[in-house]
Amino acid sequence: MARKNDSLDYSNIFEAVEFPDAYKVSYLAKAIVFPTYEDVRKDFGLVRAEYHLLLCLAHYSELTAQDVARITRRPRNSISRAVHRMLDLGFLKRVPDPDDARQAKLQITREGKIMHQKISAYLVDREAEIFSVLSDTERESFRELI
Amino acid sequence: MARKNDSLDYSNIFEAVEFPDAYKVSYLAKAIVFPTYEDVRKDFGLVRAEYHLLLCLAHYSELTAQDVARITRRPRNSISRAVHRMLDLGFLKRVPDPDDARQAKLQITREGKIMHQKISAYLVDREAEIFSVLSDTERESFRELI
DNA sequence: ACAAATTTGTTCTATATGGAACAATAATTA
DNA sequence: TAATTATTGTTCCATATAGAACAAATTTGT
Repeated sequence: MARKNDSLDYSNIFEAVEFPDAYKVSYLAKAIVFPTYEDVRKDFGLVRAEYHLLLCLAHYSELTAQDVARITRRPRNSISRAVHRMLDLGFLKRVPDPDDARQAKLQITREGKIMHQKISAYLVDREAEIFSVLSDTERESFRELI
Repeated sequence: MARKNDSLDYSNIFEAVEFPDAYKVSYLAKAIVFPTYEDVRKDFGLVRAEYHLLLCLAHYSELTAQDVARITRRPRNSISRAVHRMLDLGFLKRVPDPDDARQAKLQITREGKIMHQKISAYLVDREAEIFSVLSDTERESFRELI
């Protein structure tokens, strides 16, 4: 006997749901963003907060943990954990702030940069793949919208 | 002394990042989707898998746990847990499938429908708020794109 | 100058979540 | 028909993550 559910169509919920636009954003997020973090974790061994840290410090030469928490909108304790792990891994260095003993400035190391470039290359490919379903003009309007 | 970071501009990372489109999708997800689940959890006491269950069964009259897992792309054990909790809460009922003793058909109850409507109303408002920054034509092209 | 409030980074704790393994049942293949 | 394979729902376990509370340092207000 064939599988009973082969022909079950799950897609009509996209239209039937009461908040279709938000639902689609949510669906996109689930289909794109989550698996991406998952892959970064599996392939590069960094969890979300750790990768965020790397990304932030690859683009800002010097940040405090609090800065990163604000940029990424994540709680400070998550960032704190991530900082320690990234220090252990040698991807970050931390220098105490002489003007404020509470905080420390974080910087990315050479190793951190290399790791960042690896992950970036992977994500660039992934982005290209995902957006390849859009034409150039579609992609253009997507950019404008967002 | 004023706060040192008052004027720190975090937004240039949007342009500087190597995969700007994917990053923006990710940012949107973080800014919209996550807080939404968070609010549903706080205000209505349902975690993500539980709300997914409600949403699915509000739109399909009868589904197995496996169906829901497929629709929502979540692992079966998460759905399983959610089913039990929703049964306890009286939002779901479960009837064994006479044709297949492994599975059971799930249906939403009256109480479940009421809860679903409450949450839906909230999410509809939220959607309206979020998308109010777009003009009608912008919103139209957003719909087509997605 | 001094008390009160705020900020930073941390630890402790609770919980949401996913992966692996499992028993029961059903489907497939030999 | 018998043996193998697949599917469903579940439990167990590991882990990522958020919230609360905390100490140390700094800023604010009187």
